[in-house]
Amino acid sequence: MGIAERKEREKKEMRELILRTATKLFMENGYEKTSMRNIAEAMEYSPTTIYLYFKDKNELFYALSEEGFRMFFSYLSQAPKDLPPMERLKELGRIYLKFAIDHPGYYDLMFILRAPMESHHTAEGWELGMKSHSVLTSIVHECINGGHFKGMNPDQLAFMIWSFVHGVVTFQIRDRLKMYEDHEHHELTYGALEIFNEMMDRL
Amino acid sequence: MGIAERKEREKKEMRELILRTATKLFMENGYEKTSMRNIAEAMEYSPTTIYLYFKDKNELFYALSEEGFRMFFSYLSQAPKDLPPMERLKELGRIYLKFAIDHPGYYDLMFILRAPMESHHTAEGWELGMKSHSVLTSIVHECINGGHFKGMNPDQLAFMIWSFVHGVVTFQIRDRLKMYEDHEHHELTYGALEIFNEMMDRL
Amino acid sequence: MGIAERKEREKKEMRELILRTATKLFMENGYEKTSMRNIAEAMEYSPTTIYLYFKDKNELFYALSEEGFRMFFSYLSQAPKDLPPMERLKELGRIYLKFAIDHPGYYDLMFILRAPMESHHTAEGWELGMKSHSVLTSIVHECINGGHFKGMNPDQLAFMIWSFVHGVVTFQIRDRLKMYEDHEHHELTYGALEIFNEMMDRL
Amino acid sequence: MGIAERKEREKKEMRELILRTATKLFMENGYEKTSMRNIAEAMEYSPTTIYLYFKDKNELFYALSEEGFRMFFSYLSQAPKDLPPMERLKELGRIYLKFAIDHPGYYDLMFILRAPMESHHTAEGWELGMKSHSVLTSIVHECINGGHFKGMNPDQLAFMIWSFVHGVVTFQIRDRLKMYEDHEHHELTYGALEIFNEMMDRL
DNA sequence: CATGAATGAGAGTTCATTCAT
DNA sequence: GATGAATGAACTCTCATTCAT
Repeated sequence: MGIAERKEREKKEMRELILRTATKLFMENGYEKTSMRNIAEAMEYSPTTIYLYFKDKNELFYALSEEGFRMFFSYLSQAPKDLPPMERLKELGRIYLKFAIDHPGYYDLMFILRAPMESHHTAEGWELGMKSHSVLTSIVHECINGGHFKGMNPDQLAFMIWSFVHGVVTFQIRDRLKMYEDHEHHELTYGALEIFNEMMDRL
Repeated sequence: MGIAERKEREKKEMRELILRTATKLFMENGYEKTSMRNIAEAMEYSPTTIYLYFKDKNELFYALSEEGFRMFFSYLSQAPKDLPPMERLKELGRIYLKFAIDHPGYYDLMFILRAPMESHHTAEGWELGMKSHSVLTSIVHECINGGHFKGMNPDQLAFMIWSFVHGVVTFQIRDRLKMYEDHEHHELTYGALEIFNEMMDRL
Repeated sequence: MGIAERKEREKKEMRELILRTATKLFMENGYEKTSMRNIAEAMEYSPTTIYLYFKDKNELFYALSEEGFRMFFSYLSQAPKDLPPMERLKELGRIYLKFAIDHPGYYDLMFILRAPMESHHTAEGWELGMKSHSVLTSIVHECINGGHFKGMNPDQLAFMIWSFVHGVVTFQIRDRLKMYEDHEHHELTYGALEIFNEMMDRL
Repeated sequence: MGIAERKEREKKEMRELILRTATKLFMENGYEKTSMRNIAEAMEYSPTTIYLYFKDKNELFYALSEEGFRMFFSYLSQAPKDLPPMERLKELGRIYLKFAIDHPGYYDLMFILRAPMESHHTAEGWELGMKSHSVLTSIVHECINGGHFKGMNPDQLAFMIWSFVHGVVTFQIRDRLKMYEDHEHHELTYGALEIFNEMMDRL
């Protein structure tokens, strides 16, 4: 039985090696410029090998984005559950930002890139996406129940919040902060977040 | 001089034909799938001709984004100058959204796509980008002078605002609103904007 | 010995499973598009397994054509032996046609396809081919002895006859009857055969 | 004007170089094994170049088969028009054989190969094929009008004749005469044709 | 000014086959 | 006896780009 287990493990490791390499290249060069050959070369395997683990490029990148959603959801899950709703909401914002900064490649794949999303939205990735979305909407509801955001449409509110963090992150990831000095980026980003938080407080 | 003038004019027209065709194809198929040959074919010219007007694909698309910045700036300039600062700020938000919805291809090129940004930040596009940016920062300053946004860092504030609209638009352009029904998108987007505006009012 | 026998039998069954699957795929998609992996997948075995039974693709398809020759010969053998030679000759023609229509894939492999012929002409298939050929030549001889085909070279005559049926069949199998309506094909084919028979009668 | 003409000519020559090379390789290795790369290499050009003259592999081989049909028709047209119908019919048979022997690659493409026929039958090749077919049927009609082939269906008769020559030729081209010595092939083939002719005479 | 001709590089993908286990 | 893992070679085709004219 040890053999079967080891094989299982090796297979998984290979899959992960591919995903890891793909992520890396993808982060450096973007989707279109990351080729199957490239990935294979970087892994020091033959291109054919990748096709043993993934049907085609789309499937590989879809798997990648699923991986991303898993990670994203686990980030969100780290938010302490016992905070007052508003604090928890703000904490989620910070975590969101952290995820994007820690894993810009995944974020890009999941929320910006157009390419591999076209197929399958029925799979795990989609579900995790929905679950993440409802983490946000339910905390917004709790805030409202707690007396915040009086008279506001919770869906629009949630979307507004998400849009803001998405905007911050997207500027960063797609390198559109060139009008600021590099060393300012961090302050700018987190400063904006804190202003946004304050703004929410006053609602 | 008539001759020289005509030649000048013809050159300009050719340039514009190329840009127009490139925009069209790019809007339909995205950056990576818009090839030099594609453009040439659509124009009924030879691919080589394009190289007489643009050094390479990057430069062509950079020129395109410049065009976009010109348009963007002219949109922003349409905001009535005689409104109270807060109203003008909100109006700019609406205009921003309108630009992105009217010209998603340009928006993508200017603010999302990584590809053609790699070169030159010195050209006209950059300058217009900066000018647009200062439209925002100066109106924010005016708001502050008018008693709003007390004690806040105007740069961070401006960036926060920009991030929000950018986020809204990017979700839309990159097709990440699939968890909502199609017919909800418009309401969601503008609803979020109005909530955001209200939020700013209370700051 | 029971064990050895069972193993022997299992080996044979496996061989036949492979051949059966290969035939099926080959008939559906043609030689070049039938890949070892395809066959393996359809069998739900690994590609490697096939190589335990056949040296390479060519050998597999050669074995297949042997199978075809066996079947072909058994078709020919069904011709009643007690007919007058001319009738028997005509009957063989009809049987030939029937074989080709019943098993176009085999016919193709045996008599049209270039690929798997390149190897071995020594094996069983060759022998059966020769035997089939001599079924024809000997019946032609009998006809001559019976007073038919006066003064004609029996080998050339036999070849002429074979060529005709081969031609009919090949047009059909390789889909070169498009200038006729589909529903005419059958009548055309058998009509031609009957005309040919009549022609032979008058020789 | 000399320039335009020369360019025109060069272009045509290039096209013909490609077709020539493709034919050659195709004759040696068959359709599936003749790759665009192969052709390019044999021409000492880059593969891309071929695509300047032919949209894809299919189109290249379709052009080839058209070329073949043109040639085929011109062979048939060489049959003297002033012979008595039966003699003309026999002459056409000999010419048919000659075409196939002179240009086995074309014959294969036109009448045996399955691959590139699937598309376009509206073009020139199809038309020439039809015209060739009607050369045969009309001569058969003439023979009937001249008192031959009494009471026979002319279409079936024509198809019977065509099948015979096609069979002879196909055996030859697809190398299925291995049971005869090489030096016999010619005699066998033409002998069969003469027997067939005699047979027709007696009808 | 514009082009036709050509190319090297590279894309994604599939193939027959081998080898260690 | 059978397989899972892997590969090198090949496939068709498209790309951005250059150069002689």
